Amino acid sequence: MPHARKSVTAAQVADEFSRTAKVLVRHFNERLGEHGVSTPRSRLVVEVARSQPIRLTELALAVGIAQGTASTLVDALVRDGLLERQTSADDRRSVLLRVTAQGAALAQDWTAGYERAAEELFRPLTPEQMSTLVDILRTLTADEASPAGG
Amino acid sequence: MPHARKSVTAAQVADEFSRTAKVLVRHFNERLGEHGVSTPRSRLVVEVARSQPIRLTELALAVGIAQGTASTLVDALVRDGLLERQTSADDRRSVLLRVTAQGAALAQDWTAGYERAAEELFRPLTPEQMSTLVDILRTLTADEASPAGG
DNA sequence: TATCAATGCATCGACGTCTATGTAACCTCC
DNA sequence: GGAGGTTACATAGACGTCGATGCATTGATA
Repeated sequence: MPHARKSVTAAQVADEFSRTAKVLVRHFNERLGEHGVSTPRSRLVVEVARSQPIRLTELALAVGIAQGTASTLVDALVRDGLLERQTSADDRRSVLLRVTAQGAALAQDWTAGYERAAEELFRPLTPEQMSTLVDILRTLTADEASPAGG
Repeated sequence: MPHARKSVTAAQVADEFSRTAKVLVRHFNERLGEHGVSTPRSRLVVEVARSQPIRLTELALAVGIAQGTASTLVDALVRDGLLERQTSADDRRSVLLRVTAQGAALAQDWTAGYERAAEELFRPLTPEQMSTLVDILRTLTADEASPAGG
């Protein structure tokens, strides 16, 4: 339980945060690389598998990237046979995304890999620290919008 | 003070972290953009101003980027007249970096901008939460190395 | 001194990311 | 039912990032 200590400046917190974020990104890329996929690609496929059918913009929102970025990544995933695009009947501007059979299988593998990587990374924390961390993170992003681009 | 609650999975923490990291990056880019600079460029110049003379690899380590990335960014900053490269007399492979007069002036401005942006971002947190957050972040990166590339 | 490994930096190719913009479809409202 | 704004997606251009690799220099060793 934290008690009074030398106070930290916001800039120090930002530095530390940015550093940690890079460590996290690197860790996930390494672990998922062992499964033959990058973190962003796996996140997209996993999210589609979980929420299909899902529109492109919803997907971008769900994983926290700009719509244009999602469009490009999805394009590659469709070319690779992991996702399917289908124009919505209700709104022909919309694209509904689904996983292919291959995509679904890989999504399972990658989800497991992602979870294992997360467990490795957060193993040093107690459950209470993890819970505290999530609280703090949610507080920080409480009133933030999503990336532009749509 | 956090007490027992529904426990979070490591993957949830990772998701939340990654989301928050993006918000943070966007926020800093916006604020520093008002000063006419990107976050990575400002971080390099500020770090050189603080630690000059500094070798390229040390600088990369200090700001948490790969050596090759630092090399490219520094190259642009030298072209823009903010930094100076100087071959070390002791070891002619090494490059010593310093800020120019212009770079020093901008570093001051950008440091202030960076600090203000950080304060805005972390304003929702109590000092105790900030301290807790830093503790947790340091715990997470305690045994992590820096990016490869050198 | 000659050789070979290690070190410091630069460069390359690929990737993910953003904002800004273009295009097609939809919706509103007269 | 047509005009004009809005929405959904695609595309373009720029940037930061990485890992891998190449080149020059240094150091260690025989």
